[in-house]
Amino acid sequence: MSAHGGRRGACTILAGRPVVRRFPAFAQSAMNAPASLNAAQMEAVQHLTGPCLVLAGAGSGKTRVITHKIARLLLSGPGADLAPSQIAAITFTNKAAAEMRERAKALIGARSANKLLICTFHALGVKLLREDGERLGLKPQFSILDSDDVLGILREAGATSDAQLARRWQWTISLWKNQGLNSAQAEGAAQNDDERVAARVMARYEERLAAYQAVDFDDLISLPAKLLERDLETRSKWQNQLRHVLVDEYQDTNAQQYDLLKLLVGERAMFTAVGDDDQSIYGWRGATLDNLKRLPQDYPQLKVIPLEQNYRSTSAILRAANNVISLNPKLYQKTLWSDLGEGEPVRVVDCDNEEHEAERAVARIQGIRGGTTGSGAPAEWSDFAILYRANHQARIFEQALRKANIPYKVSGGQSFFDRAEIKDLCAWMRLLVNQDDDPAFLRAITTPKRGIGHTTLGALGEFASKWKVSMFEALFADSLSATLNARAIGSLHEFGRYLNDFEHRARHTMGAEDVKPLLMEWLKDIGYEQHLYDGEDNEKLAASRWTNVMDFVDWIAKRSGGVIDATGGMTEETEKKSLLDVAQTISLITSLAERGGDTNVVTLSTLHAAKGLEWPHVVLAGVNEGLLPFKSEDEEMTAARLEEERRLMYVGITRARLTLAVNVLKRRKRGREFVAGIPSRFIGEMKLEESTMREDPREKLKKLRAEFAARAQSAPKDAPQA
DNA sequence: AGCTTTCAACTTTTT
DNA sequence: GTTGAAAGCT
Repeated sequence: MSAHGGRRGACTILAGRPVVRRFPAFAQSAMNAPASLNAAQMEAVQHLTGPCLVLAGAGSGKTRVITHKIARLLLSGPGADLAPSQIAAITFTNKAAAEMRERAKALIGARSANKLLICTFHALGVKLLREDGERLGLKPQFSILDSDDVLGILREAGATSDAQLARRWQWTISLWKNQGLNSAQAEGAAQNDDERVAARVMARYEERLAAYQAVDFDDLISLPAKLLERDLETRSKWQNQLRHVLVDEYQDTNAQQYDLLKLLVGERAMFTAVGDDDQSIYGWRGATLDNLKRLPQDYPQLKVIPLEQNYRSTSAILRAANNVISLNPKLYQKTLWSDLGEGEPVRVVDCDNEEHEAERAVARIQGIRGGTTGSGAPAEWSDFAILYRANHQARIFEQALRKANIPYKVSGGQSFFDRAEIKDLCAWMRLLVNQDDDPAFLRAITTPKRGIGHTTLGALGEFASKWKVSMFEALFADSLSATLNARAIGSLHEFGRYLNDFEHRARHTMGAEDVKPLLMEWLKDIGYEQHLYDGEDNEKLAASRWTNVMDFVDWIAKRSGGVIDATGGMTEETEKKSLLDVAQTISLITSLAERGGDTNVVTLSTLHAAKGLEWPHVVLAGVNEGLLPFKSEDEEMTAARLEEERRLMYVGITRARLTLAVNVLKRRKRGREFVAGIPSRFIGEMKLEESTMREDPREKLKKLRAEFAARAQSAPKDAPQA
């Protein structure tokens, strides 16, 4: 969903503004489309008696369909008449889930919306495993490992210091798990020696996870699927609980998610899958379009409904998008159209090199922004996005924007939860929940340093694995004194006692106002602030780390509930949770989305991260052969790969509402020398008319400004949109 | 030999 | 801007 919808809506309400007329799309984006649904949307919402696949083209109002369908399911009728708790809406990101709930609130009220099960696939998996995972031998407080933990375990399991190699294992193992293979099956399927090694590492990895009572992200999908498949009782329980399941971004599901879904909906098959095969861009991480293909085969009664009206982009932009994507083989036929007018032609911008490209992009942004001032509402910085294939392309744009004093944000940078200091604290939180979580134990006991070194820990680890207990359990074992000196044992016991005490307090401290002091006390006890300043020469950096820590504390406190001062001064009483309760959910949440302040800035984003978003003005950067479509040295360009790259281009084009610039580099910097840049084949595939492509931009802008000014003056006030 | 410095390269990403 | 590798220095 767009970050602009709300403000644009306000803009429409403040009617009579020339900007509404000048850019018809402003009046009617997918976000604030008319109150009624169009025929196809209505059909999708009203189809309640069986499985439904909604092929939601870009900007066709898919979130509207999902939320309206939820509302419909709450009303009476066959297939409907459900309680909110019987409806599940599954997304891929926490952000999407949060937005979905907000939209649902607006439609059915907060009381009902809060009872809906709106969550990510992984959060659903956690819920299922916490409730019923014991049937798989998993204790309810199992730990969830993040990818760093996994990497660490793999390095150890494979006895390597080669991080690159471990990362390749991690990658391979994850793909195997996504396909539902265990280590034994993987070993059988292995194609070469590398894969055979990976499979053997995987076997040891599996053992460790079991010993740690820990699961990785892939397990959060595959274990629930396994459980539901094997255990009739659990399966019935969940199938009865969830009477209708809606899935967002269905094209991004992997094989395991398909199985999980199938088991969740059961024979009744009451589900609504919403997706777009043309926007499938995550094949490289296991998503498979087979899931779209299989749906009508597995569910012959499946109702397929394409949403083809686009409420986002002008016809010129949509035509370019359609032309590109039409070259891909089609799973389902659909052609997007819009009635938002022809709009400004898609512009191809030739650039000498990367620097020049950045300059031109900045100039373009300033030009468009300046061009609308005066007569109407000026374009905001947040109306612009620069999209690119690879993260490293952002840097040069950052420089140029900084130089021009234009505020910006880079989306998809390092996440708050990836920062070392936050991971340190998360390790403690995880250890509170599950003391057998050895990776968390190791991190917590060594951060900050407390005189327990690798010798002591090595001995402890050896002891633990010998007796098949966790390191924490080994802490207090009597026979430990055989291998360790009294001083080391004293330190270990001190740590163990502190953790036990902290756990006890965490269990009984509830609500934001009590949890925060507890956390502050804890940080003081372990000397964390001092640790940050000790470990960092740069004082400013240490200070910023400490600020992150404080953000983290506030964030946890807020989640522990009690009286919350919500936005707008309204106070809201929520259920109080103990620190331990909050700690249980931490691993799953990775973005601190609540940190605001970053409004009205230009967005820099990868094409992948831009999916689902929209901006009035979009610049696609570096649309060259080799970059988009991306070509790697050692992998050949298969048809499937090219098709996914083409979909990426399609996603990029369809982010734009009003204007779209496609940049081509004439020369690319490769190391120190320049190499010739070849325009991407996708440029030609857009089939833009020659005349509109290469017109002198300054002439064009002049013409446009004149046109806008004339229209702005002649437009009658408050006239409804044609 | 082990350390530092310089130089170049750099898919896409969520949970 | 960061990381990894290779060259150069002590």
